[in-house]
Amino acid sequence: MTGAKPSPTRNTPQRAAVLRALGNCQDFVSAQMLHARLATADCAVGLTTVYRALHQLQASGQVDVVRDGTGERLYRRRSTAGHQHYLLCRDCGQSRPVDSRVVERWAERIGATSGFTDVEHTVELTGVCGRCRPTAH
Amino acid sequence: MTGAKPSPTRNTPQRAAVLRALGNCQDFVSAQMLHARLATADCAVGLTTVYRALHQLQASGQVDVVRDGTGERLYRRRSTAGHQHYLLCRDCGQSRPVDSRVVERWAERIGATSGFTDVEHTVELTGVCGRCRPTAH
DNA sequence: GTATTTGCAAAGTGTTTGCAGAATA
DNA sequence: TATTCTGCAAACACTTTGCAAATAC
Repeated sequence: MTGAKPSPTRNTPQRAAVLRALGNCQDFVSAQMLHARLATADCAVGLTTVYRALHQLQASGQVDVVRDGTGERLYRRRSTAGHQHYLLCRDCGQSRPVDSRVVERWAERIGATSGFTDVEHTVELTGVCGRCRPTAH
Repeated sequence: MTGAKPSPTRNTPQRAAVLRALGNCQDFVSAQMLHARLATADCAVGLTTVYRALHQLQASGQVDVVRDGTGERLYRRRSTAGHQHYLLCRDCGQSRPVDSRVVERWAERIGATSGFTDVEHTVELTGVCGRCRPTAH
């Protein structure tokens, strides 16, 4: 890792807008949603730029990325350091972080005993939150 | 579930071919791979039909479905009953089932205490298997 | 004989890339 | 000024759908 490119990363209004819009979102949003939201705001940003900005943020660990049911990527600015998992509402998209230490330890143990190296894990929990649950039935 | 459509599901050579090809695969395969494999075999099946057959198999619980890093769906005939998770080699695609009871219980507890209903979980473990690990470095 | 299934082609989705012009440092 | 960034349009990969012909029951 000695020759790692420093990633110049210039400051541009578009990138700032993406970060700001991301910060305004309580929950996970897709690149498309973010792009649409920025389009209505004063500072429109191209879809391509949104994707590129999100890639950089992902690479630098500033956003968490999950996949919804269709495989679409959803992004959220990371609040706490380290690994975090979420429970997503399938209906409204609301997310809440969950205590995943059990899973972390489990994944570590699998990595240690499986003969595999560089074991990574993805955990996605989805459900229907109280607000979205139909009262009847 | 009283009014569930019986799903006529006629017996066709194409569907049988998909199932057979799926059975021949030790590991997860994508619909595209399956289609390509069938194309080289004597009994070619249209890509559309492969997708539809896989959907039916998924609906009837005969295959497990995971997503690879790019969001592509991978299918594998289910051997054991119930829920099963796998550790996939990022390099060669080899899979091995892992003991996920810990995670199952964890997901259940989350479901019970979160206020969410119908909580489902997806767990994907990826790593590099012993055969694919470069010996040097 | 009738309803299902097939498979081609085309549409649809989310994402990535090529490239000329604009903007940053 | 030199390099990076932007953003449109087109390319891409995977998946789904429309519809006429073939097929299973």
